[in-house]
Amino acid sequence: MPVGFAPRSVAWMITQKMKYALKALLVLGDAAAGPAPEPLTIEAVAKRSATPKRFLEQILLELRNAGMVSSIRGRSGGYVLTRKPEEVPIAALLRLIDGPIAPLQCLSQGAYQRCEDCTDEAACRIRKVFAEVYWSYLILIESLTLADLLASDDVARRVTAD
Amino acid sequence: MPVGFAPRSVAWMITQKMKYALKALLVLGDAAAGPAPEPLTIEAVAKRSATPKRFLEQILLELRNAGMVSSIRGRSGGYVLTRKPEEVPIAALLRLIDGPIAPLQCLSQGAYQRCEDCTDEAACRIRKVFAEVYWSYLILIESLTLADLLASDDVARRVTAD
DNA sequence: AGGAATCTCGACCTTGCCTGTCGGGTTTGC
DNA sequence: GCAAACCCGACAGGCAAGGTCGAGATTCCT
Repeated sequence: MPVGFAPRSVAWMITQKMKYALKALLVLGDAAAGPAPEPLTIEAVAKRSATPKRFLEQILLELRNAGMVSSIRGRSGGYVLTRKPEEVPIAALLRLIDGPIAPLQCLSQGAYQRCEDCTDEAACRIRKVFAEVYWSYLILIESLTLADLLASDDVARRVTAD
Repeated sequence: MPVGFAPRSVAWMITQKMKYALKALLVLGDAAAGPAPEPLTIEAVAKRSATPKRFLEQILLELRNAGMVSSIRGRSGGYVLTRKPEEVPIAALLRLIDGPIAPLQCLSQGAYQRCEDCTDEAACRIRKVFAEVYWSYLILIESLTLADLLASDDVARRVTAD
């Protein structure tokens, strides 16, 4: 079930962890949409999303700390979506799991950091060009929410994967 | 001069190597635009772009193997741009240095790979949603060339950085 | 009260990439 | 022939990605 080591073959690629997180949210989202909105156990989510259980455990914890899901402890515990899917932005998820989205540190809002060897940021041509592309891209991705994922009218409503 | 280890703080971020490559091409592009189109030595490029020399060596080698620059060996050797800047696509550079651009392997044209645990790709909601964002993004970045970088009418025409 | 099913938390491990460095070889100009 | 270039392969330190594990804390059920 574990994906082993599928070398990310580099930048721009979403991490495996992020894919697991998305799949987990899809499972929870589907469940919430059903008739019986009961909490799902980690085990159940792991099974339905083909995710290593112990790893998923960690991921759900992070999602909970970020307020995206809620947990119920004890005997008949489990996880539920806290917010409505439209209120779970994919961009926030990306930042949470995979870190800053910007192609350059010096373009990141939340994780800004001046580039060590850059003497004049305003005049940096690299920054300038990537900024334009980045802003356009950001608009696209900032508008995505879990609801878009869930809706995505698919033939078979599969969680399968990535 | 070396940037040490500036932890990429993760996916989506361009690598340091890519930044060096861009800076090197900027230096060569600027030189080519000047009056005396002489080849620049690795040393010269390293100095003007604040790049560790031995590392730059490797990078220029890769650029040469990809046909983006040409090298002249021997005593008064060096590097020159092989093509006109408009014919050096940034996307190709990204793929060369940083690997595939797609957010998921299963969306990559050149480096396609089925996701291990995906039973039905056509029905995968994750793939579907990211595909849309990706295609839009791809159009943006595929249209970028070195000429855009060079042009980027800057105040001071700095190569500084990233 | 006791046990079982859950979630919670922190530590640990392995693999491979990123960012360079180094030593030596080959070409060419003077 | 010497020196200034490029060429090429090996290697090393640090850290993130992708998991695994053991033990603790809660809650439900009987």
